[in-house]
Amino acid sequence: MSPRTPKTKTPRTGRRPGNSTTREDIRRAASELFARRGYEGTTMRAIAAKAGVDASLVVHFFGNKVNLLAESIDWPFNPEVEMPKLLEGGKRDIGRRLAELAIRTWDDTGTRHPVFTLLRAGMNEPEAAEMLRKFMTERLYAPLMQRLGSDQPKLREGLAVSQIVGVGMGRYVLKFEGLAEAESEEVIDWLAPVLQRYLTGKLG
Amino acid sequence: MSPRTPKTKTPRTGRRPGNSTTREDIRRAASELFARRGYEGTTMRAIAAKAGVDASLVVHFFGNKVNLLAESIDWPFNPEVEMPKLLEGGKRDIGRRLAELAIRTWDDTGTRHPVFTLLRAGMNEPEAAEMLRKFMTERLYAPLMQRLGSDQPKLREGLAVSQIVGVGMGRYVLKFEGLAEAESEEVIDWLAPVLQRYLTGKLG
DNA sequence: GGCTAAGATTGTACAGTGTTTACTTAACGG
DNA sequence: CCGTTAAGTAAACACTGTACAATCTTAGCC
Repeated sequence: MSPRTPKTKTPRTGRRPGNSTTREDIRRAASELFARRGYEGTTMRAIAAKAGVDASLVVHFFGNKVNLLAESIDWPFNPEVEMPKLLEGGKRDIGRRLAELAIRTWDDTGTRHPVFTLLRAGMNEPEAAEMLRKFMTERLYAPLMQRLGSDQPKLREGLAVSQIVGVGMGRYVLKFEGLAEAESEEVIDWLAPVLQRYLTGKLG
Repeated sequence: MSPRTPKTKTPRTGRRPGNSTTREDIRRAASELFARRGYEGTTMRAIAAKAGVDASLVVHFFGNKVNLLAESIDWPFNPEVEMPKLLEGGKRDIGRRLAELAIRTWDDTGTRHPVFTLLRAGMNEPEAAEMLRKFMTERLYAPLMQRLGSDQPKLREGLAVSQIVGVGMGRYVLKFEGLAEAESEEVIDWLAPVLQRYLTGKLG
């Protein structure tokens, strides 16, 4: 019975035997916490604790917090699957179908949370804003706009996305009474013609 | 020559002689810093330093950081002056004049910054979101909607403000290419009919 | 005048935060 | 078997917002 066992299994420090899945464990822990508590509300130490490791290890693997966010976001829908569906019914009702997709995305917490996490973070960390912008423009709207073939596609895209982001903010962050309490269908009815105009309509 | 002068002027601690303008000094320092560096980017200690006082004094006067924000925001325009002007030309062009006011507000850093500060803070601090909502709905849009006399005023108001907030985000936070690089006039031309529809138009 | 309550001001300390550095241990390629 | 690299921890750093106590001034009252 030595005072401290001189050579025992699982020493508190140093590398662990066997293949390590730790990096992925951390990513998953971060993904959950970011979605549930937001960017500022999630601490590195909380992520580390949830993954059962030391906080420094998180830095060791991911460099810093924004980067971890970047690597741990899982997008709430697959653009390659969702966007073609928008165009199935032709251009005429594209506004309505986009409005439906947008409101459905905002109204479901499972899909709302990750997007809001990025939106929140993006207000303070330009990298996060850049990530969101890239995902939205390159993966979501670029193919859509290309198929629509309207003039000034970038401006039209920007206007449409702005309206969608704005509604999310108004309904769930600022909580404007009329918007927060309205039925989804009603909001969709109002958004549809506006988005249609932005995407395919003429000015004036 | 005593080791420390036993009773000298301006002792390091305790109340200062004369009337104190410190509270206002702190408020002004906070106002500037919040506008320039945003909510998270501004520390209590920085505010205290700029006002030339100890950090605890800030707490003593304002309780906590969000409260200081609340008391130090100076709104970039006077609603009682600005809103009546919107209605001078009658309902027919209200959309365009609102679009002009909105874009003018976003494009000028002096007026953009304070609003953005609240928007930023509001994403994490519900009190800040509440403040912004209250100012916008009660002081800005309620009188406007009342004069317009449309049905569903709250919903219409929410939709209009959403679009305006969304454009601000798209142009200055997310920086969508088409929106960030477009001329003000062009954006106004697109927004005008949409806002007009939200405020006075019929559904469908 | 003196006394006392309230207000103004600082210093110190606490429990956090993200991140850095130093150290230990295991795996891998020669 | 040796050197390098990767995985892992512990401790510390430079911050943050805020609570608390001590000190000093002013104002009001007797």
